[in-house]
Amino acid sequence: MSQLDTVHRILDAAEVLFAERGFTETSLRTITSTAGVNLAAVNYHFGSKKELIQAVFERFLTPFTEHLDRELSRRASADQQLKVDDLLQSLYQVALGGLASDGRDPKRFMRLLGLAYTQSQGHLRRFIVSRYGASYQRFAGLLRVALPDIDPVTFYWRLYFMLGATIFSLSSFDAIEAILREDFGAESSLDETLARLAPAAAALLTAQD
Amino acid sequence: MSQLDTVHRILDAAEVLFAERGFTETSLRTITSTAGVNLAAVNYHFGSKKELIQAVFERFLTPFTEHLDRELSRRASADQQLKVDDLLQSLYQVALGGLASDGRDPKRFMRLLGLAYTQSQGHLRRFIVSRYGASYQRFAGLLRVALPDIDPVTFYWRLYFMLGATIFSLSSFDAIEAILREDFGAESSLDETLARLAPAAAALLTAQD
DNA sequence: TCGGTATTTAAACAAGCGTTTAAATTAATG
DNA sequence: CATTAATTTAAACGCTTGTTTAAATACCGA
Repeated sequence: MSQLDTVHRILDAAEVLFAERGFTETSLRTITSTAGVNLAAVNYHFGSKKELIQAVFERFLTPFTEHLDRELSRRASADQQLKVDDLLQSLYQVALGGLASDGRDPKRFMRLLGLAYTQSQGHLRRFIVSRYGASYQRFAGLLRVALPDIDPVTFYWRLYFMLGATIFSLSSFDAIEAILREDFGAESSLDETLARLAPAAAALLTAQD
Repeated sequence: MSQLDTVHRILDAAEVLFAERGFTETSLRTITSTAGVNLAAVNYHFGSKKELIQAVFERFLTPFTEHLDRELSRRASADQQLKVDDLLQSLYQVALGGLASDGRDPKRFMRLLGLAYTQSQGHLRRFIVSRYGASYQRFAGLLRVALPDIDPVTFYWRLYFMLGATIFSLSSFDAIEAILREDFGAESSLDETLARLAPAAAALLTAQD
């Protein structure tokens, strides 16, 4: 088993287990035994549990933000000015397609994104802001341009409302889907849900108050 | 120090610390030393840490759902049929006023509510559903009646979108508020934010897709 | 094939966790 | 006031945690 294998296997196991149980509730022993590697491998290859958590996020946030940046540039060169719907479509399309193309579960990333927000983990928030803050600022800036009539404070609160609706519902996708399937017998796929979320989020952002 | 004092002090300390750090990250030793009581007091009075967590939620969810039930009944007897805006106003008004009247911080309850959703804690979810599920069902049912034209699956997804926007943004209220204060110099109070959230949530629920 | 580096391994470490125990103290009851 | 019950206390329990150590093994360029 080469080094790359070990690092890879640890990241794969950690990603799944963190998404399922959270960071504190997942021990290094669970991760390493799931990955089939020695306990000390995490500290050897990553340094600490904190750095492993950051590495898990780096592995999916870097492709995600790169995809998003490309998609935004592509749309920006096509259209004169990006509208709210364009921006939301870019965001959700990249969340769905850009990540799924790696062959990994996009729902899991939503769940991790939710955890990053809610399980305070100061180091993780700092890591994400310093590494991916620029992409976020770009998206927020474009959205601001598309909504010039709203006063700035209201705009930013609505941005957080929108992020809340997105992250919260998608990070609990499996649980919510199970409830609806039981009550209505109708299965909801992730892209159907995003197709429902997009117009609702647009309405939230553009509401008249 | 009487028994009531001890129980009270433990609940007060646990409530604050849980809201700040989450359940797993808060030890009984931190709670009891903050409360100024002996370590064994938690197990003596509550049985276990899990039951303490449930007791913390019971102490604010019981008054909350009672207030909400009363408020819904009051509005229902006044108006013929409750509209979306009425229902959202009831919800947010009770969240703000009904809890604040106890002299305790409503933001903290939002934070705990967010934790209840995100920090899986199976026992807590079961506890809340079994104890307060009826109130939730009543509110959801009234909202459903107020939005008869939306297909049921879309309606329920939008309900979760709305809950996500609410819980997520309010449970991070202090953090978001600090960012906006730094960027715009404008302070946001909780009731101002709820006044912003209400129309945005209504637009989300009533959107045409 | 040899020598040095990189990696894996099993074991141990100290620290923190929730919980239990039994004795000491306080409160309540007859 | 004496006795019983309720509560508080300090100490210890067994267990899990993240991390470190030093020896064993694998790998790789010369």
